[in-house]
Amino acid sequence: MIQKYSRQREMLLEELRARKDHPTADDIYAALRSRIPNISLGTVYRNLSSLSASGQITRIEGEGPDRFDGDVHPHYHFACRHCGRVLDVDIDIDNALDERAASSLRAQVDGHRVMFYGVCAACRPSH
Amino acid sequence: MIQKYSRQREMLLEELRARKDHPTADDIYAALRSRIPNISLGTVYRNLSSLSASGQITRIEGEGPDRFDGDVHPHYHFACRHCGRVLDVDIDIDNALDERAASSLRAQVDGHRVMFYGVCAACRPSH
DNA sequence: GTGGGTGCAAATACTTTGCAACCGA
DNA sequence: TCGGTTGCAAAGTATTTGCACCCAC
Repeated sequence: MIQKYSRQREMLLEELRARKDHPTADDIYAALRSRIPNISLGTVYRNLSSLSASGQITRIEGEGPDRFDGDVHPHYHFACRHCGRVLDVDIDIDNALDERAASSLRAQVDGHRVMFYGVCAACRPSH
Repeated sequence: MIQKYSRQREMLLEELRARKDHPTADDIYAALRSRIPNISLGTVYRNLSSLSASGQITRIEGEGPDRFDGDVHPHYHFACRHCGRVLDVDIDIDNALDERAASSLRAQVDGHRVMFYGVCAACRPSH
């Protein structure tokens, strides 16, 4: 299946790459509507699925709706238990972990995801 | 809200602790029906939610329906991309990771989850 | 008796999909 | 023209919730 250009997919990618939060499909839909007023939520979901399947974006699964990340360089995430925000965690990823898991399981491990949990700086009462 | 005994919750816990796979709500519902024929799926979901909220079981979120783990000692999981099975990974957890994330984010980090991805031994063609 | 728990069904949340029209190569 | 893409709506999957009844304490 050869992929063809579409304005919707192009602007979705642009939108996702421009923002540093990790929007849900609905967030992206809302953002795109101002520029493509009649875009549909189905189109947003379809493109998010194909872009993440082809590795151009990352799907982040957790509680509530999935979130998406235009930054595909491997990195960890943090989810605030208070406000729900998902933030990037800029620490080195531990590649050796995959080998340890692989030998423990005798399975072929090709990657891992880490999600940290806690309360973000914005939600912690400053005093 | 003081919790009261219920046969449904008790048997759910027992079932979940007895198995080493990581069943979905529906899996548990199916398993319990043989012993409690008229138990409802709503009751299963309600109890899974309250038990995980109180830390007696763990909810594992990922692709597809949530899975549940009766083993609450912190450990990592592996999801097979081929058959969907979720397995425990018996390697030491990296507690220092939380500190690194916390100082990078200036947030309060109280834990993390790791999910490995790959193909499990059972799904890899033996040759 | 009182309040938490249950079964059932309806509702909600999120995501996918069928289809006819549309558009890029 | 051909086949991928879209908008729209309907369907599908996963989970929660309202309510009357039931049961543990």
